[in-house]
Amino acid sequence: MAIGTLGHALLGLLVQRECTGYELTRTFDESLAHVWPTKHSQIYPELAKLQAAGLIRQSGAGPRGSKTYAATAEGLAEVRRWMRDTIPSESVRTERMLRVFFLWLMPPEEAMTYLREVGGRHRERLAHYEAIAATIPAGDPANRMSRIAIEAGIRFESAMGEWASWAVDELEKCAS
Amino acid sequence: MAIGTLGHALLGLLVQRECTGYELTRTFDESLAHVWPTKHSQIYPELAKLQAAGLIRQSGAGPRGSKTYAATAEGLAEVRRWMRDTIPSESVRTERMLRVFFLWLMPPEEAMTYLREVGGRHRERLAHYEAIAATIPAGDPANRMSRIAIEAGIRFESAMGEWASWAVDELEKCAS
DNA sequence: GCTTGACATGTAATTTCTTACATGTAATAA
DNA sequence: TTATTACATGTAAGAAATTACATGTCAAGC
Repeated sequence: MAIGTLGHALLGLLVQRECTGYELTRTFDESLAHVWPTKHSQIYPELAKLQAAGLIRQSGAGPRGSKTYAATAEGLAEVRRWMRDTIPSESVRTERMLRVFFLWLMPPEEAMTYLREVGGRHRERLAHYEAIAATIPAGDPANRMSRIAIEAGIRFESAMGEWASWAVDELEKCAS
Repeated sequence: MAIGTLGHALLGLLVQRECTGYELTRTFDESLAHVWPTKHSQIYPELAKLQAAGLIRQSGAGPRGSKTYAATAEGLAEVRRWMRDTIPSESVRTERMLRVFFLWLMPPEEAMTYLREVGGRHRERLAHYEAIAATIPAGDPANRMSRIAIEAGIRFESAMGEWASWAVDELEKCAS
């Protein structure tokens, strides 16, 4: 019963603070899902696995049958081992970008519509990330890593938004 | 037997030109795998599925038992339908970026080492994409879409490489 | 009292993806 | 001639991910 990427991510979150499965699900939905999408139907079985492996323990119980989990010392050691000793997969999977390879199959009009949509999404997310970044007090060492992570999102969305605009311009140049 | 993202990607490649499974595998490894990783063990069964669905046909046979496939008219219609009428999944999956969320668990030294590595990878790929871009004749309408796709890679790697350098600087500032 | 929505946790079925197994051909270089 | 590499195609087993099924609590507003 080896622990995978999702298990280590959950472990990392539970080292930071104890959480219920529901809270972990929301944390994923709000932030981690941008780089590692997952559903509650995967999280709950994974928590059971982590508990069976002694990497987390149930630290409490709340209303509506909620259970709070916390990482054990072994769990902390395991997530550190994962970070230090294992090589992350290089792979990136994004259907939006995949489709760009097949835009030539579409009439230029539709290709441009697609690229405008993609650009719009990137700009939306950019605004969202910038709003989050604005709430992180600058220069606070405790939030340094959060700021670094959100900055990656900002630069990514910014670059891709600009790329989409540039791509539309390229297509327009040729249309005229 | 519904066709998924991989099936449509194969279809898209086979519309462009007829290929063997081996050639499709290499095309993925060299370019599409950057946005949609896959293995030959997934490609061969998928080709059988596409053929059974009448979306591709075997158009020839070569040495060493190789089979060449081409998209049928239905296949072309299907890939166009997919591009026009279906909404691409928004999700992006990247373990490298996931790990950034857990860098705070590591000593600053190791976090910086990680970020330097990430930066190095991005710069490597940037150089690779720029080399490819240099081989595409500028202003050639036939290669317009290829140029647009590779530009996305260039901007992405460039932005992420700069982000990694910035992140290292941020951590160094606090260390001193 | 009733309805809606957020909270909360799970399982089941299916599909997709990865890793490993398995086999064989043709060309090239030592 | 023999070893290595690139070509070439598949299957099997297992892990991971998605979608659907399934149930129930608590609070707020009507």
